[in-house]
Amino acid sequence: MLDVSIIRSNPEMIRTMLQNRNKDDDILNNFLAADEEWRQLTNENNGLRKIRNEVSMQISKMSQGTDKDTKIVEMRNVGDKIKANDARMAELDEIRNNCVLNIPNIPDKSVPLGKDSNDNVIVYEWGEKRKFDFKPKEHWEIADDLGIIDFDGGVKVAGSGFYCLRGDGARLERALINYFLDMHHKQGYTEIFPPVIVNKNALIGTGQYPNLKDDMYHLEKDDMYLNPTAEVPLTNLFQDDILEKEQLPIKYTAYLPSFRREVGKHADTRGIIRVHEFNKVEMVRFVLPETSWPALEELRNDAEELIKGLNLPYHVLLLCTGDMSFSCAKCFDLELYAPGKDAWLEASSCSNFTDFQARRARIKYRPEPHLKSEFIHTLNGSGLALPRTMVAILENYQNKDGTVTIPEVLRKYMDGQEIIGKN
RNA sequence: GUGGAGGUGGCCCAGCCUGGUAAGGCGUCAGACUGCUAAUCUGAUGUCGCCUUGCGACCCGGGGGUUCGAAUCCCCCCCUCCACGCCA
Repeated sequence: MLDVSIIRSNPEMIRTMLQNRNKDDDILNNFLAADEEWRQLTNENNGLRKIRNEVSMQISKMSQGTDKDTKIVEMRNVGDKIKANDARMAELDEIRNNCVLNIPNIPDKSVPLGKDSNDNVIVYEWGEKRKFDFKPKEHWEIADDLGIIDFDGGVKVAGSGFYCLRGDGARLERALINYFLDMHHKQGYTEIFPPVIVNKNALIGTGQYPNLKDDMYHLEKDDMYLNPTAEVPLTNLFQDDILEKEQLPIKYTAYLPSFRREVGKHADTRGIIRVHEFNKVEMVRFVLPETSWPALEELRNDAEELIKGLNLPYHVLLLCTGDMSFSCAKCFDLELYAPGKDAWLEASSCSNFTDFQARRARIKYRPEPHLKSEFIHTLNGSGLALPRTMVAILENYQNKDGTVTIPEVLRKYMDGQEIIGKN
């Protein structure tokens, strides 16, 4: 959420921003109109309330009589007028809120202008694509041959878009989760195990609600949602809090299953690249506003360290204005190379949200003990998404005989095992 | 799920029965005083709007209602704690 006073005083800047993000500016016009009327009514009601307060005070001191009765009738009318204005203001307020909640964050100046993913910029590349002396298979074929992913089982118990890990596949998943969390622990993150079900308020706080509401699983009876990313529960842990300056920066990490309905996106992906339920380890940072840009570089580095440890080729994209998600001021995507599919897979997204989420979730700090509290900055990065990391491992580490070599850093989590054979 | 107790500025807590400008304490900051610190005294310490050195309105978990006037009375909902029940 943007600061309302910035929208008021700088509407043209917001208009340009919306254009850069391929968004319509109706939302801005609606806001400005509703806000203008709201402020008028606010002033009118302030005046009326002042009168009512004063006269009510007089009434309390008057003795019974016609004067008193006249005043009471007068004030009854004033009260009705206030109530009518309030009703209109409630409507306007809802319009305003809806608009403000749907206006995306302002991209940082360093974000390239662009329309879509074609305009993203590769800012870093690491590792070499392996040269195969056989035709590398795609992950689903490898996994199926080895019996480490049971696609049919997932469909039986849940439905299309769900899968089941089996034997060494399940163990590899668990090894990856442990590896990621252990690395983050070394990087100074506090490990959290939050709830998997979150409420609407939390989703508003991080910006998934309302604009992604149709992509989430909604538990109607309780009006709760299945977690779409651990960013939601982690960031909202400090909802409504005023933090001490000395507490910052706070670095949290969590492993949590994540759920996406992925409506209409399903057609062309076979395997586990796009699924409804996947595991993910997430990092979230709560920082002083002046330190959020260096913190983004650190965060990105923390995620990259994991990939380097696994020795997987990857590159880093700086997303352009048109491709960046709603809450970000700046975002890097980390993409792993998958030789079987010959494609780059997004395994992590590292973003600085500046004060956008903090304002929505009301997370503040006090710059100095006697000064007014201000919004902190929040950042978040995946470290990493499990299925796509699994795909990259299977495809990069596959052997001619159909087995898969286990990356060295994971072996200690798998009793020293080096190879995944037929399960 | 049942019964009880609660939710009041950053924190604690009074006021509610009996409607009439939200009291007090702690913490923090500033000023005063004092060799320094401490103590003490004074002031500041929530949100919004506007004609922005200031003025005004709002704020007692959330939403409605009654009333000239609601923290206070009525209705609905949420959350926390305690006890009992059920349960992996």
